[in-house]
Amino acid sequence: MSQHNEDYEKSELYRIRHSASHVMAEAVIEMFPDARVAIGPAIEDGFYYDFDLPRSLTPEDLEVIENRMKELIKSKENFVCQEVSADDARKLFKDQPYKLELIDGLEHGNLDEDGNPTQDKQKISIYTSGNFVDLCRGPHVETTGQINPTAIKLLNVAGAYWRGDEKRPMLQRIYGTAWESKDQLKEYLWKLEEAKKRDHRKLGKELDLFSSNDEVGQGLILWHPNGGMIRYQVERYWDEQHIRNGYDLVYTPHIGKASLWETSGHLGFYKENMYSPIQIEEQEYYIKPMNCPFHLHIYKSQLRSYRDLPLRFAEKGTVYRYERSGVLHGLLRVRGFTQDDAHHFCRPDQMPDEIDFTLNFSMNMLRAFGFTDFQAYLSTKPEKSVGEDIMWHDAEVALEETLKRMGVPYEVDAGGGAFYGPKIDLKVKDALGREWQLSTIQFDFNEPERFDLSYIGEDGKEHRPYMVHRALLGSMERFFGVLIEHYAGAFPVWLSPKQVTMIPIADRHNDYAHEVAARLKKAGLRVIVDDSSDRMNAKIRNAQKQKVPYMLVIGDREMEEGQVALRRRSGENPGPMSVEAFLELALREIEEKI
RNA sequence: GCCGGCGUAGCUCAAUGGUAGAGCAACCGCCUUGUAAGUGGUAGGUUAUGGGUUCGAUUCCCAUCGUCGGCUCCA
Repeated sequence: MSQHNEDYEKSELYRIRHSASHVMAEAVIEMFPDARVAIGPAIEDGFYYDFDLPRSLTPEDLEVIENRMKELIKSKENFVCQEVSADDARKLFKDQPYKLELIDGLEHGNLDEDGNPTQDKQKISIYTSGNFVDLCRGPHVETTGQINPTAIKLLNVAGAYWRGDEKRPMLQRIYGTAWESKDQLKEYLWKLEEAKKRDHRKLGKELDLFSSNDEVGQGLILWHPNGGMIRYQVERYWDEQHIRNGYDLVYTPHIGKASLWETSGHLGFYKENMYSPIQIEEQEYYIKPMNCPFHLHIYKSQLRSYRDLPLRFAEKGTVYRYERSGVLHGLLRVRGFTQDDAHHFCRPDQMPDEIDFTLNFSMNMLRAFGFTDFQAYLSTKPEKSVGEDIMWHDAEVALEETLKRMGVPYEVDAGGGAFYGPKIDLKVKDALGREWQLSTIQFDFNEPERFDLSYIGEDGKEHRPYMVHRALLGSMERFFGVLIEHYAGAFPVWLSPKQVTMIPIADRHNDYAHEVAARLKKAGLRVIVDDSSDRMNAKIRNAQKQKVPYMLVIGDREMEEGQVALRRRSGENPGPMSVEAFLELALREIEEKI
């Protein structure tokens, strides 16, 4: 657990939220005396409580519950903590099966509230506030009076499995938020509103970037011309950077024979995510869920010398994975996507440098897209794994040393690695401070073995190379979604699908506007001329709504002087300048990726 | 997949158990305009799809598809 989380759990705000969840439970039980209660912790930005209720809750119910909560808070109920024996607790909660299950876990001293194993035998404590008694380890505020009734709000109801297990009952979870002051609540709600405005699904429609379609199928993305241009620019930059940094670009097919996926192990451990096979002349082929087996075969296509290493094969490889319908989400979770994938093959002695390089390259790539705040997660050897301990150890050390050298803040997820190797996941913070996981750098001790990879060492003998799998942007789809939200659709000039809108004031300016547009296009700018019969004001409004970075207004004055009048989408209005001056300005800003 | 909500014109949204309406966009005109919507008109819907209840369904019920908020899972 991170320092950040520990601090939060000790904070006043944490106690307020945790207490608010109890008050909410009290209000819900008043409304539904037969309610069965599960758990109700404080979470980031708020709290929730899970209930088993006789009927589904409606938004109106939430309003009633919230109002009742405010009354309960005003009555200043005290939170009283009491330690009890397991048997007493069982008597107290005899009608509450979820609580009884929790008590069993606590009594046997190996499961905490969330069902996670713990070392210590747990004490059993209950908290009483008003008419509500809850099995709870606290901490709470002393009295509900410490909760600010103007700083709480119930947000939504959602289904949640008991203990997160889909085989167990589905409960109703009410989410709420609580703060110390009304202003903090307001600020939080503003942030939620702002996030809604930036939602890539909304902007995707408004800016005509992408869509999906019933008839095409869920989770399959259609990139429209505007989105396509952005993708092209991202990919072009990506290609250049990879070529400059020692990568070889490779291309591989979308399907491969069943035996390939048997060798790679995917049919063993990844089959649930793969689509049904296609029959081709008595042979079964699978659509690829990953690119690695193909890259491994490129490696194997010739005898490799230790002098050849490291080798880096990069591909924007399109893969298809079965995802359960309920998890699909805009561009962020889809069924067909293009990974910006690469596989590195290196000698053991090159490994630390190779990790340094990869992390550094990854962060540089992301910085070009305006992401400067990184948080890393190091996942280490799980219980079930393949590969020798020494390899795991060396790789984990190398990963951690790299993080330290680079000064990237990181958390260790002990035992959180895949069975085939440890990894670093890199998250970036966007303009609203939200974290998104993009890059992943993973060791693979499985496939080199399965494909029997080797290189000839200095000693003339065969050796097994280390293999690292990495994606920097993650996938083009997810990255695009994050980019849209990060920039709120106002992409920097180099990425903007349309960079310039020419705005002739009257019809007599159209020809000149087209002439200038032709010059700008020749210089590489993406320009459109709005020669519609709209008035200038309407043209500006349309260009603003499309978040076009430069608007060039053309009237009599500009035409006579051979100039253009620049207006930026920021509202800034530098005014008339020569076409050359504008061109210079625009090209400079494109170069600087502003 | 599961729990709950939603699906009406290209978009945003009204309305009703008795032949569906607005704004924007589109199209055709008029206006020729100086930094965020000039103006008149025209056209556009088997109310997601398939069943059922009903004299009558877009409205009520069921299923399917899609979508939204979550759970679980993940690039």
